Amino acid sequence: MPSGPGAKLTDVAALARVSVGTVSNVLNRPDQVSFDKRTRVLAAIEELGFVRNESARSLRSGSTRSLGMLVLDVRNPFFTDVALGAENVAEDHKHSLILANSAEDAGREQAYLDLFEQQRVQGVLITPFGQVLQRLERMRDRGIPSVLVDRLASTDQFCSVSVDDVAGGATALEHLVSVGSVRPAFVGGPFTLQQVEDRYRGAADAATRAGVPLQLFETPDLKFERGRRIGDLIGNLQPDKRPDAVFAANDQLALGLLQSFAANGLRVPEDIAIVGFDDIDFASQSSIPLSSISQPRQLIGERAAQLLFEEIDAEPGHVHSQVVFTPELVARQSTLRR
Amino acid sequence: MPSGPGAKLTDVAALARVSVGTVSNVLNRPDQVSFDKRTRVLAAIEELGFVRNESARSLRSGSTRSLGMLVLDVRNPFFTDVALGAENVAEDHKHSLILANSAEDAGREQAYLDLFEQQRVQGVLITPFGQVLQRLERMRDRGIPSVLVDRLASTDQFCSVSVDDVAGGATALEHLVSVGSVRPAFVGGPFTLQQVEDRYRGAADAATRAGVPLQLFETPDLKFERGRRIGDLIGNLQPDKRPDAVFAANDQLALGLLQSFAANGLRVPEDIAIVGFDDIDFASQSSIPLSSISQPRQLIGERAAQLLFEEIDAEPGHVHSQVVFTPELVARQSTLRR
DNA sequence: ATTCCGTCTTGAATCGATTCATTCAAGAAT
DNA sequence: ATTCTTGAATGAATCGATTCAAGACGGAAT
Repeated sequence: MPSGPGAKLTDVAALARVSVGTVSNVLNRPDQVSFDKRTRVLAAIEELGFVRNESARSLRSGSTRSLGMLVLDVRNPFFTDVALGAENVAEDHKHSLILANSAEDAGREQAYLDLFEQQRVQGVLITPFGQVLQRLERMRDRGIPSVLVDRLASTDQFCSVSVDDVAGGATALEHLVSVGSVRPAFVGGPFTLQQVEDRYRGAADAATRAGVPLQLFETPDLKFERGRRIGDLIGNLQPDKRPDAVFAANDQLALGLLQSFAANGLRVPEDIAIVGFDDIDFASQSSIPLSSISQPRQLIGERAAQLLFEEIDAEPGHVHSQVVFTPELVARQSTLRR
Repeated sequence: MPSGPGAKLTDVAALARVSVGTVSNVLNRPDQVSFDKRTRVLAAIEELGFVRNESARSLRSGSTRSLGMLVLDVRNPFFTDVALGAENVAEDHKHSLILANSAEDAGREQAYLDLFEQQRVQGVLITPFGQVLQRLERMRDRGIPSVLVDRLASTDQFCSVSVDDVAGGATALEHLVSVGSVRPAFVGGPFTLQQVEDRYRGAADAATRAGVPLQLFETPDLKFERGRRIGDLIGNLQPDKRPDAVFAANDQLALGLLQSFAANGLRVPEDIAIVGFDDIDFASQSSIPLSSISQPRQLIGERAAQLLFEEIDAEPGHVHSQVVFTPELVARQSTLRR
């Protein structure tokens, strides 16, 4: 029966007949301890079932081994993929990642930042929702830097990792035109979301360049159900007024459109082609696989975590950098007739 | 400019001209402090930008305010939903949830349990992967209890929250029979997974009761791609030897079947009906909405967290309880012709 | 024999908040 | 006038690991 709750460092030291300093060295700088003491200490640790108290460690040493990550929605596969990438990098640095969910709620966002400060995390990865930039600056001045994820830093105060949504929008529309669309439409909203705004602008510019009009169906959100409704609306238009292709601001919306068109007997892509954005797993797993604009999600997380560690170990004169990935088209059956 | 990095409790006390004890009381028992001192302290906290050091707090008080949660796969929506439920309960108890991902890797699982022990979390929610029960017992004896999630505790050593997969399997098969199937099949594997085993057994028993045979397509995993392959295989069978309905062990598999059938020109549900398991969001969002067996995911997380808190504040003589939810059928178009 | 040097080891001081036995103040009761 | 009572406030001791200046040891060099 391996001892009751809580053997501590001094107990280990006593059992191994060495000083506490030596035990600490075995834990943190094992190569500086002679072989026989090291084995004695390890045996004692084993026998007592000693587990070091992280609170005490970080109180004294003044540094934790953890990062905070705050995302808009853990249920969104995009964010879990980004988190996975970040976690891998954190693990390489022997740090752990505390994943929290602001759930698009400014109050929760603040509460979790409080928590991160109290825990003295080494740094924060965040997809900001509310007005938090000032606070993040203050935190950085106090020694907790952050990196903005999936959002271009508007100031040069932070590092950020994001995706070029304008280019993505352009790519999507050019693809639709290249498969023969002469009456494309954009479905998405609200335009207060920077991503939506950018994707639309990229598409609109590309449409102008290609000399085609771009019809706009603005939506109050980006959910599946909304896509279904807009799909019903489009399906009921006169065939000659109906768009021959749709660029949806994200895949949820696109899947909604797809379901609606299938239910209304519109053939995809013959009657109407669809391209989405994000390339979530289910885009390729739909009955009619969905063409989509793909973002390097894990890479985004990895890069963001790397930047964060660079700032944590900041050489004096660390320069904030803005990493922008260009998303790529993945063409599938929803735009390519077989 | 609100002070450099790190004002501490004594600084606050000095500025507010009170003792450290009083500041601590303002933080932890504000109602025991007179109005004017309380306001003075709060003002000082504000002015200095004081943030309490959680390491010091928990070192001295001997307890953290956090739970650890270890899931098999953060990318799986099932687990993020469960986590969400648990997080809500944790929040009610003013605890935070540290979400970690064993990614079905026994090494990572152990590493995260190490971490949780070091952090002195108050308790652990876990979907076990490797052989960890003994270790969990040891942890419990040392004061860190755990609750098993999505897995029935085989001993009475733990609380657990799970789903009755046998009943779910029976429900699925009965439904297929009720919509006219006389040649149903089960697709899934490996049978070393308890869930798969149980779902199959439930279905097989129900088939026997209904007096129909149950064909079996065993798979080495439960992924989408696997479903597509089995779908191709089934699609190539002679119509008279082909199953007229399929029960897939999970929705990923079912969606793969669906895509394959669509590509091969089989009509769902006319030629072949499909029912899945889990009722993930995308089940309802498929072009042909998928019938599925639904588990109360958030509720599972909530209940598990509640049980954990009960054990944490254990009255002497806490009895471990096994909560088993019965999953429900959600019938959609993949089994119901319109 | 003595000095020097590098390698190990030691243990008291320390990190910052909480605890709790003690002190204080002020009004009530005797 | 004195004693009690009650609620507030105090501050030294404490949690457990790390740090680091100082000491011990053993072998090489003089």
